[in-house]
Amino acid sequence: MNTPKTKNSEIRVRFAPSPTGAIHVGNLRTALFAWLFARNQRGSFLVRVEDTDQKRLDQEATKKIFETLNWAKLDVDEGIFLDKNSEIAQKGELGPYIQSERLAIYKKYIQKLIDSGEAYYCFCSAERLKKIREKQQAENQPPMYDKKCRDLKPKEIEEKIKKGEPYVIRMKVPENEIIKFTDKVFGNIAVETNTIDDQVLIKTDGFPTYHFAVVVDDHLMKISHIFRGEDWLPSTPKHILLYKFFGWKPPKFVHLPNVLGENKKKLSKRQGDVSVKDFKDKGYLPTALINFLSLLGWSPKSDQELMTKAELIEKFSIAGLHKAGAILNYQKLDWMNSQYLKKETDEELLAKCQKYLKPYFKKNNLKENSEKIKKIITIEKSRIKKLSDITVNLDIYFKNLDYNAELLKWKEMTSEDLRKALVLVLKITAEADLSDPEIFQKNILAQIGEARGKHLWPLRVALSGQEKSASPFELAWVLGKEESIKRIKNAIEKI
RNA sequence: GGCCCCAUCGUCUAGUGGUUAGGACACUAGGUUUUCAUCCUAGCAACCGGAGUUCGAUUCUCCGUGGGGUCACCA
Repeated sequence: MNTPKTKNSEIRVRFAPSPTGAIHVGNLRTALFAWLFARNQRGSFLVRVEDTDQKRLDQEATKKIFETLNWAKLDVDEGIFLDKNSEIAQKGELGPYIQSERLAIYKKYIQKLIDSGEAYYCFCSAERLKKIREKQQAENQPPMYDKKCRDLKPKEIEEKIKKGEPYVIRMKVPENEIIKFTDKVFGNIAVETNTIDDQVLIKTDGFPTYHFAVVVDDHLMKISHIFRGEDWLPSTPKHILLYKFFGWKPPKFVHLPNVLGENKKKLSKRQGDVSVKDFKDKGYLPTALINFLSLLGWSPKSDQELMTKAELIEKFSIAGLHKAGAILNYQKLDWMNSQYLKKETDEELLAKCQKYLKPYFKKNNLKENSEKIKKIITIEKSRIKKLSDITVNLDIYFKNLDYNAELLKWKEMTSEDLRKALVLVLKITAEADLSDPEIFQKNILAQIGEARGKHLWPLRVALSGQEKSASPFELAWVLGKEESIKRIKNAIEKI
């Protein structure tokens, strides 16, 4: 599909989260693909809040969802969004965009189905349903409603309602038919209606179930493509049936392969930190996470893997989507994040690292050390995988060193060799210009000649106290002359 | 268990009725380097199995196997 030059009002996709908690990376990827498609096609990206489950409702969830969406910079054209004061707001002509505010609409449409005989009142108690379900399962039968209330007489129904008996409304699934539909990713799918349950459409509390609300809303909101997880594939025939009942044209279905954990199962909270916030808190950049997620179940069909948001928009197409579930590869995420980290300027990184640095500097003064920290960022940049890693090596720059004197020796050096080497590098350091690591390096190399390891290893250990660290030139640049000299003198004393 | 879906290196993936089956992460080795990281080079590593169609199947069809999803008054 080519990208239209102008706004395309035919293409309308939605992200429809349920406000029951923080969204995980699988949800974000679903939103991302819908968003990329909308942007690629110059269509609209809407957000609708599906809060029909009053029991699981989390008052804070909607805001949390938008914090994630905003962090990932997936902007909303229509529906729910967070306004300038970070309050939940709505925009668009086809609202309301919160399902709990659309009850009157569902009521109107369910009545049509009741009138046409395609939906019916069911007075069966939860206990009875549970019982038959258990029996069916014990007999290895697929658990299904036994259709007891399917043919209740209008009079009976009237009486029961009058008596105040609680009821639900179910869809009357026709018998012996085959429901066919085409999914943009999975292709043609056919299911026998006899295997489809008489799905509850309206619950006892008057709220619609997902299946009913999603069909009514997607139609009324003129959604052209439904992007959702593969796990919705089995219930799509029910939705097709509802579209048929109403005489509506179904949208295009784009079911996305699941994002899997390392156990090859659908990603869930039980598999560790999978909420987007966890990744954010660890210091993954949104640009990196988005790029990484885009490659899970989608390919630009080229060798390019590092892509900006603009490139993703340009290259995205449904044809690049594929069917098999994708296991999250955390190592590759780390690699990709480090690629993005390297592109940041030192100033940007310094700003982004603040929240990780703050706890470390509680007692000292973060501002006071900002110049030094900026230098640390410069030299640690190639060593960190994520922002939070910046604090791992901080001690060697700010605390007194504690190491074994043996560590100072390069290969088979004797103590006397070591002392001579340290005395020489002390003299060089004391006389040198440390304000530029490269100059210092040239300077020192010129004076030690071929005996590099013999001098540079002890110097580096003297300055870092570590077996592994940045180069002595960089360390000296960060530490400054006074501290560098002090550390070399300490090393000499240790011998 | 019923129904539905899926199947290329360990992982993410590209690909074609005839290819040395390509790339990336990870891993290994080498180079650069005082060490680590970065960077560069090289290497390792895959078409689930069986039939059929075909001159030829990784590719198409069927069966099997394996994996996953789903079967709520949750979404």
